[in-house]
Amino acid sequence: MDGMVEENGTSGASGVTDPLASAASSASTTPHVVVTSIVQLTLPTQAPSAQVQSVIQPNQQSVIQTASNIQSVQLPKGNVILVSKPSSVIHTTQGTLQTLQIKPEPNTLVSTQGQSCSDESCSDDENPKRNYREMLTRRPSYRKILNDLGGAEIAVIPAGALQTESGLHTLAVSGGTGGGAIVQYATNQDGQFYVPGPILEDQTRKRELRLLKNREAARECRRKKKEYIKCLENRVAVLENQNKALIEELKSLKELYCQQKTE
DNA sequence: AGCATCGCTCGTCATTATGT
DNA sequence: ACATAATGACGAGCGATGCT
Repeated sequence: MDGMVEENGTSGASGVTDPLASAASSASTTPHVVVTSIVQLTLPTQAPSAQVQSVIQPNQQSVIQTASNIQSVQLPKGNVILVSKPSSVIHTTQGTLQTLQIKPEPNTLVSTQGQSCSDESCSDDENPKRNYREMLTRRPSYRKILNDLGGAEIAVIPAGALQTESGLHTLAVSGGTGGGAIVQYATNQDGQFYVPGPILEDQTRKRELRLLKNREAARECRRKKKEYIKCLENRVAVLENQNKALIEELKSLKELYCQQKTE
């Protein structure tokens, strides 16, 4: 079968897209890519294209939806059946029975327009290390633990302070992005600490740069998090639709069965 | 109008993850 | 091992809303 499999992430039945997927635009080299988006299947015959919305997960059966009628079916991965009969599990917008095979090779990638989705971002059970949900639960910070214990502000004792040949001390201070900072200081004749001007300037500049970078990183991080949450919400919507459709279909099949039985 | 509460955003810190 | 990026936690500020 040489039907083309095209992706169209901007149109479809419900308009539900997968924002999370866009985070993995580099997935073009990754096998077993997860796609949660609108997939446009262009049929080789005179039949027009059929738009289906898919929730395809690796190592699982596919669940496909069409645009015209939200109906669902589970098929072996890589196969799509398009049927025109009303009682069928999959409906095309129009046309006749079609069976499509979507590139069965194991390394096949079905990518969307910037909407492809890597294993690590969409199918999470495979790689728990990068599982965002798991990352949401983190052990409390040391500061919080100390606060819980009722501890006061802890002074940084220069236990690891080193004195250089120039008379400067180097002190690792906890705090700040990147696991703290290195602060250089000197001592005067009275043993009091002071930071020489140029060094202070340099440290201030470095700190400001670090804060700026972290500020931007935080913004980006929040944006991604929002995207991820939106993705989950969209997925819930799709799955709810599929569930509803399956329940309806089960109902009608039962009725059909009862009818035939009584005849 | 003044106050309390809530939800949201943002910057910063602390820590972990990742790249070199 | 070290540097940098990513991200959870926390607190401050601010506007919206409801109550008195």
